[in-house]
Amino acid sequence: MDFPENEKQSLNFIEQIIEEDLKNNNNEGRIHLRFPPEPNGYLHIGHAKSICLNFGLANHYNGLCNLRFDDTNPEKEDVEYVESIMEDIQWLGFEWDQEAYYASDYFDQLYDWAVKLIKDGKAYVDEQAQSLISEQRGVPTRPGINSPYRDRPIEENLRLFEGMKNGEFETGAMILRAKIDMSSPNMHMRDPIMYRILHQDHHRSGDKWCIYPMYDYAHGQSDFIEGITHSVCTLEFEIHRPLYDWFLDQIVEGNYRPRQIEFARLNLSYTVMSKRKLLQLVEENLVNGWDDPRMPTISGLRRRGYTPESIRRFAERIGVAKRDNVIDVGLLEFSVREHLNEIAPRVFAVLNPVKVIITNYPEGQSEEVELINNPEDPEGGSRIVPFSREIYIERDDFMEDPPKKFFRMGPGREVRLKGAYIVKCEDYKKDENGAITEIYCTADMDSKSGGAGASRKVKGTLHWVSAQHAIDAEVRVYDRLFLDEDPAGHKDKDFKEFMNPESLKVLPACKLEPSLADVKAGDSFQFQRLGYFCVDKESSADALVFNRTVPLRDSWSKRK
RNA sequence: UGUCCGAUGGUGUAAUGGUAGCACUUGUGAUUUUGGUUCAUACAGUCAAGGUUCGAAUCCUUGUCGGACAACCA
Repeated sequence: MDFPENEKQSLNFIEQIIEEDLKNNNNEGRIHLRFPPEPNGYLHIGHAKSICLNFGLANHYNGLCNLRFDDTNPEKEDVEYVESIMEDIQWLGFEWDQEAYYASDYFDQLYDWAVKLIKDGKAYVDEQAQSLISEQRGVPTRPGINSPYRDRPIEENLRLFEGMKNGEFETGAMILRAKIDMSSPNMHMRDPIMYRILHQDHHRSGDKWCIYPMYDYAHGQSDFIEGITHSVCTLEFEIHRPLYDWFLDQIVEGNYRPRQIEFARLNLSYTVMSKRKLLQLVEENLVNGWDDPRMPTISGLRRRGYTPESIRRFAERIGVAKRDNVIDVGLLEFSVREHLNEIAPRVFAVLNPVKVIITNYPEGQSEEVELINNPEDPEGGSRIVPFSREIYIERDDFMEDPPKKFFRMGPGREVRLKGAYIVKCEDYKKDENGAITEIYCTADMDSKSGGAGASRKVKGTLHWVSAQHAIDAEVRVYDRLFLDEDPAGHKDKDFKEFMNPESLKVLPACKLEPSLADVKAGDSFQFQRLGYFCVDKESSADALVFNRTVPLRDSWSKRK
């Protein structure tokens, strides 16, 4: 028998490139990536895809991955974002090489290279009005025209650029431009801007600089400084690649050279992903901050109860390619259910309680029943839950006039109280509005779980909480933030018009089994038959607060 | 009327000239003291037309459709 020793695994196109480079010993066989966020907002699930990709590739090929803050625009950036970004990456389970890097640490080097470009006759200072410059740039289908300052003498360029650096000119008065080709079909090659004047303090370099490099001039050079071999970014930078390469051409001397590779960013159904829109939701108080559990931010997902593992699995499952894609948000939910199913202890929690009185159970008596913590985890052990004459069950688990397929409680029907007895509904009471107030049952006292008469089968099994032992909690039931599959995809309508008015329902009076008395923020549980829930950061010992991460799959409500 | 990129089941993603596979979704059935999990099973795909070839999702040509690009943002 000969089985293939190693099943040939399929590689995504970036892995293919890397393996090809490895085979050819390009860059001495080094693999060095980087994740380069701009610290101008919180990271979201789309960034998580990129983080898992870059750090994952580095891990897999025994390479390195840097964290580099692309902080070349002090007008939008802030240390608050730097800190949240670091926290999110670490939480996801990744480590960057060395300290975090900052493009702003390269400003001196970048400046020197710019001077070199001027000396080489490849850059010039333009002092025209912004509107004129943009007019001269033309449009994609028509070439642009040269700036009258394009052939300014080198000495003058040098003097002016130094003046720019020294603060001799107002913000916006001049720019440094690369001298490339104003008739290029690629707009980015039409003498792109390298430096602009910005009299603005920077969150790291303070007031040292009043000129700042543009992304295109800073990014490839930063990659080069750090020894990056594969500079992975999203598709919209594809058209920048010739410029990335052009700037590199001006400084590369040896054999080492970084290479830009573009992949398709993540889009999620029923979600908006742009930083601008997320910022809008936060600033207009449409959600409760960047870490609102409804936000697709990493901090929001964390607070919602998503595990790092579940996000990594999700990133693995969606793959990497160059075609535009929209991932069903259901796949994200699948990933978190899958992981939580493996690790979350099961507990009883009644979200919409209705009281059940077991009339043949002695008053004032109670007993302990033992319940398995997690049937998926053999090491999970068990716990004790008190049972007594008065219990709460879920309001939805009772119907006055149930259809035949309703396997729960109804007049005259028998159900199993999980871990305890089979009970039969004998009667119930309603208030003046017709709402059920109390349900009366009799228990089959021989049917206790684990006992001799327990093998008898009934159709339904309910979770329950002993009324006198129950602890109270608030449960926040989250649902998707938008009702439309592509909220940002309507030309004539604002994405906010599609917000789900019921994305958050607060249930203030839930009843939990007493073992939940001393949980801590972040703990995850399966509320049996309901879903996965985690302890919110606002929870305290005397005011428990849980967030619903995701409901269980529910083939019952679907058939209704 | 530009340049660049892309097109495989409903959604993603493999197959790199040789059996179109996997996951999610959906349907059906089994198991189940969670209408969960698990297991089994089914539905469903190569944008179009030509060409090269014994053989094309893959190579070539043309077309169609989709996306990106005209910030002193990244």
